Amino acid sequence: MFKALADPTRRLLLDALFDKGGRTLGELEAVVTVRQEMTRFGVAKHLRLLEDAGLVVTEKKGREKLHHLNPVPIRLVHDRWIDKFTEHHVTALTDLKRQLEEKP
Amino acid sequence: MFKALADPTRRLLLDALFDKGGRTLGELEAVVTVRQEMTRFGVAKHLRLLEDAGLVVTEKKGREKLHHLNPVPIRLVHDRWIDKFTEHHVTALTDLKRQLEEKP
DNA sequence: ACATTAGGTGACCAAAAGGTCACATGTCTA
DNA sequence: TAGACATGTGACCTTTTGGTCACCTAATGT
Repeated sequence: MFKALADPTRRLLLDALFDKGGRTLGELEAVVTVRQEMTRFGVAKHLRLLEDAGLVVTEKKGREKLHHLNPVPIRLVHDRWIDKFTEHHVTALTDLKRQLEEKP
Repeated sequence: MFKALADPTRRLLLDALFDKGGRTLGELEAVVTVRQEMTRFGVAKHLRLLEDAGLVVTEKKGREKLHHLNPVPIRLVHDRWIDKFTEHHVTALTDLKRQLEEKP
């Protein structure tokens, strides 16, 4: 699961699924190959890893396979190293950072 | 930063620092080598990676170096793939899961 | 002062991961 | 039913990563 997050291509795939779920392998391949040089097989392999890690869930629809982002494992990572008390401070910090970046 | 999270030894180090911060390399070496076979150099290398990734911050105290966990990058990972709306649902799920596990 | 203790550096080797290809399976549609 | 389409599998190669070792620097305390 952590190893699944370690690769930039896989993070790009998660970003794409975060933006819009229910995508097929073909669509995701298109998303990836815009920025990187990679064959369909590479993308499929990455998706397989993400699915095994539980970060992506799939449903079969005829001959195509639809992919969705599963946020639960990510939340568990969060909870592993950020307790409720710390969360209060840290969200204040990151929210402040976001506000500053939005208004230049 | 994501690659830093991908190794089990490094996650063990983060767990140790989450439990109690301000530890020296020697202490952390002791923590690790209880469970795994590893030399001091291996631990030092992992700590170096964690520090470069911003997950661990250090302060020098005489001849020893104290290590602390930095939760900010982890929160940013969380915010990358969990929006405010989803967070509400997902925290409900994980909190429920935690309650069920606490009371067997 | 000097042995001891805490930590750092660069080279090196074995193991694992990323990527591609030839080939295979199942599904839709004309 | 034939052919195009969407995806899956296993072997193979290259690059990256985890780990150790020999050696080095700097602070401590008696």
